[in-house]
Amino acid sequence: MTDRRTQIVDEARALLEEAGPDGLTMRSLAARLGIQAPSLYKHVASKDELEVLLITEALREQGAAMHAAIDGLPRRSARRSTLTTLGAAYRTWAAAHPHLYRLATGGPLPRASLPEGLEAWAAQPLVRAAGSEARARAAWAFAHGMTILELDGRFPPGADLAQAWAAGIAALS
Amino acid sequence: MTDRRTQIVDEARALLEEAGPDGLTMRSLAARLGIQAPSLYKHVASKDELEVLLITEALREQGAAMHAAIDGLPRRSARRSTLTTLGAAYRTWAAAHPHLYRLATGGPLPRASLPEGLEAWAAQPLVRAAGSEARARAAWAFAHGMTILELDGRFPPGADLAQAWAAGIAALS
DNA sequence: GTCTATAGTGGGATAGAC
DNA sequence: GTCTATCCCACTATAGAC
Repeated sequence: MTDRRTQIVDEARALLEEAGPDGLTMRSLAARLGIQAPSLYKHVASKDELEVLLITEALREQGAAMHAAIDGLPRRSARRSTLTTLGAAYRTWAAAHPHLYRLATGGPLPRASLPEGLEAWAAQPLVRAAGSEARARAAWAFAHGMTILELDGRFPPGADLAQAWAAGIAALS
Repeated sequence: MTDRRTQIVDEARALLEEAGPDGLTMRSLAARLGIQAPSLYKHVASKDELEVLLITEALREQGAAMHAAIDGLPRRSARRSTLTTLGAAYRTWAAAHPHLYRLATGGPLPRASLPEGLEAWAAQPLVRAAGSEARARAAWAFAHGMTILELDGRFPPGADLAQAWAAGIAALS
């Protein structure tokens, strides 16, 4: 017996992944749950609130994936192998949940509505691995750029992206 | 006497920059021109066509800015100073036209509708400076990532972005 | 080249009954 | 907790007169 609100978020997530951001509407979400759209508002204040819940889930999950990735590494690994591992984890998570990734990284972060400390916790593995805040931000920009350009189909068809990832990570190590 | 179509594109661009992608509607574009929305369709086939025209303008302009940036450099400059110059030009152009940059870089490129060779020409300065395709793509991903994360307000308030740019460029040089 | 009128579609959200 | 009925909004686009 999961509670209704949780059920709504789960279904919203499934709908988002299937239909993309534009496909996530209160009407079709309700339809999936077998109810009418107005009924959703008894459980969720607005579509915005629903999106914040999805973003929160995304940060928690991707953060967990990043933490898990470095936990599996031997202590005192070379920076390069740590960054390679983190990069792979980042890319893998995004590829597995492209629309959720997009929702969570496009547009301003609703920091005020997020659980406190979540953003910093999710960023922590990369900050530690990079060696400085500036380098961590550069590495994040690289990873996000590669990811979003790939998701958006901006690279020329046939481009060797594994090589581009490797080149960026080697440079940033 | 600029022709009507050109005038429409110019006004669309101004509207885009003022109101963002969601503010660019055929209705308000028409209103700015002092005509009714349906009249626009005598000059432009659809909103999609209009957007393709805007994207083309963006690629031409940013490409020109990048070409101009390296033209001003002494021959045989160090890779690092070339990349620094290109990075600054990239960031500057995007900051001056944030919504146009977003329109031109978000979502798939409508390659089939673009003037032939435009994409490659715009990318040329970076490809030459980076030394290989893989490094050029990594550098592009870094630059786009920095730019879009900054435009979207994703970096923590107060983050020193100049330092992050410098760190990334130093690494990629 | 512009107009009016309008079609057609979709969205978020509320009120009030049950 | 769900329903029906409905509001109000906005959009792209077409037809046909002037």
